[in-house]
Amino acid sequence: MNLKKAAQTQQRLSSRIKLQWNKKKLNRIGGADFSYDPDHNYVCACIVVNQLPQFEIIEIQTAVKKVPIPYIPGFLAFREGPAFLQAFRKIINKPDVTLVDGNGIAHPRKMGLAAFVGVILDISTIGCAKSPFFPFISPGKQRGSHTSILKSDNEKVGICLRTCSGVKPIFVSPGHKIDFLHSREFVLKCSRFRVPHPLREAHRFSRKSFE
DNA sequence: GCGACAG
DNA sequence: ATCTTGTCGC
Repeated sequence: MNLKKAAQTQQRLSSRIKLQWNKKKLNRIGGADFSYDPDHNYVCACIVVNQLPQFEIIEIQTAVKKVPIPYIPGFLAFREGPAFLQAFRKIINKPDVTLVDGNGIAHPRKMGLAAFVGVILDISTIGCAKSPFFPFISPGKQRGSHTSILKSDNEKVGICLRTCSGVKPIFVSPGHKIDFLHSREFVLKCSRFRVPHPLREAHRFSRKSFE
């Protein structure tokens, strides 16, 4: 696979992104994270489904695959996307929205991992990254404070959100079928610590698969 | 040309 | 992502 075509694919897919939330209530929220087995070159995708309002885990699905390509900034979706798709298709109790560890449209071609899997499966996704592609202005120190993340052409592509008072912020961006306001609301709603609850659990379980 | 660059 | 000890603070 060459990067030039991969980038074209990303740009083509980005035209299908819908920044609109079309649901009444949020009943189930998913969290997806990944881990690696360097010895055998496997990647494990884990998706946890939480039932609101108590965040009970009602389902966990994982998928293990050979790592397709090395890590290349801007092309994470081609590395972790396939495992995500495989794990998500196993889910019986589909979440209303899924938090993904990585960016949504806050990406050079507006097609980060969260946007990629969202468009492919036509599901609502939100990207939650621990570091950004673009420069940002630090939000206030209080939990809930936030600033906009602008692409070089000044288009808003994400939100720098303080999910935990006095702790480094995270970078939230819509993936697909959701808007900025709901992205921020949902992420904050499930964040007691820096990393949103569903992602913390997905992180925990994705590692277990290699024990 | 050189460095930066989600996980 | 992953390799890793102690340490500061709520």
